[in-house]
Amino acid sequence: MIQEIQIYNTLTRRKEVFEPLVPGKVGLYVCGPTVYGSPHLGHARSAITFDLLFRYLKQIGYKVRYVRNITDVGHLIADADEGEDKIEQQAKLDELEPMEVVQKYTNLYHKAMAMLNLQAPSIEPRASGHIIEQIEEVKKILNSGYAYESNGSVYFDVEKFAAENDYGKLSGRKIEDLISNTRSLDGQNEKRSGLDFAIWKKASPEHIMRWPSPWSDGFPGWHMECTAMSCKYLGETFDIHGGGMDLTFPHHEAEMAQAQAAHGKPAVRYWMHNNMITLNGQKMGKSLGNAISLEDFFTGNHPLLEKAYSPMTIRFFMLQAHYRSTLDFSNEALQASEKGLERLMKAVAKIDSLPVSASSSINVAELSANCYTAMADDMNSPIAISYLFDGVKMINSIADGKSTITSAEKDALKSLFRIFVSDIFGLKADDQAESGNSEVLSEVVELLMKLRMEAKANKDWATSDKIRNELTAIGFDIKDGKDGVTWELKK
RNA sequence: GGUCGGUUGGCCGAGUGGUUAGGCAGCGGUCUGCAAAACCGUGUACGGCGGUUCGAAUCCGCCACUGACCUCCA
Repeated sequence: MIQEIQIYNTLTRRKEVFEPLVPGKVGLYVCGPTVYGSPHLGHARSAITFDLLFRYLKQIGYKVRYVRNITDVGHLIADADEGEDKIEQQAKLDELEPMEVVQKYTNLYHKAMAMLNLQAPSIEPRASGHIIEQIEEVKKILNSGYAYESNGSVYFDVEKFAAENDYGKLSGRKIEDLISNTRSLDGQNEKRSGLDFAIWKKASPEHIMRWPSPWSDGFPGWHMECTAMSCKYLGETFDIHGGGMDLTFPHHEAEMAQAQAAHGKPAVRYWMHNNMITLNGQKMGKSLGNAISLEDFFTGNHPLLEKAYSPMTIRFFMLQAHYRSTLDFSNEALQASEKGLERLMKAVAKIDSLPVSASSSINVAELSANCYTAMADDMNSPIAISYLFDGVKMINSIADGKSTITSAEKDALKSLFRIFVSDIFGLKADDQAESGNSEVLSEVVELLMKLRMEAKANKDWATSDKIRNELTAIGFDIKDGKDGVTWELKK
């Protein structure tokens, strides 16, 4: 059942055949959000990319443990060692307890991810819930000699580590370049080098979120949480680590170094990074102030949005681009995806009612093989989708009586679309316009339809068109088909 | 400044040596009282200059433009 797949490994900068540490099982760790703001399109890109991976790996037969963390402490603003904690800063702005901020934005994140039809990770650990584990990792790194204590804080000794290990390999950086780059802005005397990063930070008196440790009352450094939690739930060595490309340096580079220093061996076998969402060619990011929240997309309530876009439209939009390409947001592109998705889903809904024949003029096995091959090539979802649209043409052609399909082939086609559209791509029919009084509404519309049919029967086009036009203006879609009139309420 | 990417038809977006990616829009058609919707059909694009090759969007060189990272960011 398990087929050979290739994934692009950032560490080696090429596609590699994926071979799990333990046959049939995959350990997957992905950097989740820092919960200090509303989830935006960028969060969705990362989450959808690795949801796709999660679903796909399971589909081809792997048992997957998917760990995605929530960063709720230790993530600092501005300078990694002098700045204020993001959570605490937002807490002051919102006049909330830090944990209220964490809860508020965690809830928003979960809600948005659920709307995007993401499957929940197997484990979703919080950094604040793993302080002890992080302290233990800090101890190990101190023991191995790659860290030093300074005024209650503990710093990772990058230059010492780099002298004996590969530092900068993941992000393609040379230690000499990094040194020459950081020397100029060296103003901290706690650190031996501007390159060093905190793995435990002593809390200043006004700092609220603090925990006791052998070195000081304080909090763990940002990079520490992923090392500690991935190790706890996936082991010292695990298969895949994912995240946004912007985390490659310094976050993932630091993680690599920490794990190596603490455990004496690399933790991650395959590094996967999704590319960024851009807006007018520029990265969309909270710190850049150009991020559009997912809620804005769902409601259409944003100056840059011409209309609301459903979660499935967003999802499909992203799946139509390869995860390692930048994807430029625009209303035009989104609306194109919206229509394409509609066509796809309508075809899917038609499969059941297709007439069967004694012979097939289409080849479902070939279509299926093409879809699987596309996905096996570093999750090339856009290619797989293009094949699905070949399938859409087949379905429509059969429905039109221009092609034929056997009963067995029809079952295969149905199964193929279920697997790819629902199970792997996670696409589902958008929830119908939720009208609480739909029953009464529908009776009223049916009445109008009846009146219109009578007018049509009398060739009273003026009346029939008036009813249609008025209903259209309200937002109804009236379609005169061969077998009668159908209508739906457009959102 | 350093490192690594990108530049594909009206828009989005795959594709790495020779055959139609795909979606949306446009155009033509079927259907319709007329429309709409739906469906069918339809486009030969690959930043510039040079080179390699029988043949390049695809390989090499130079140039231009643009992006990401180098500070927090999915």
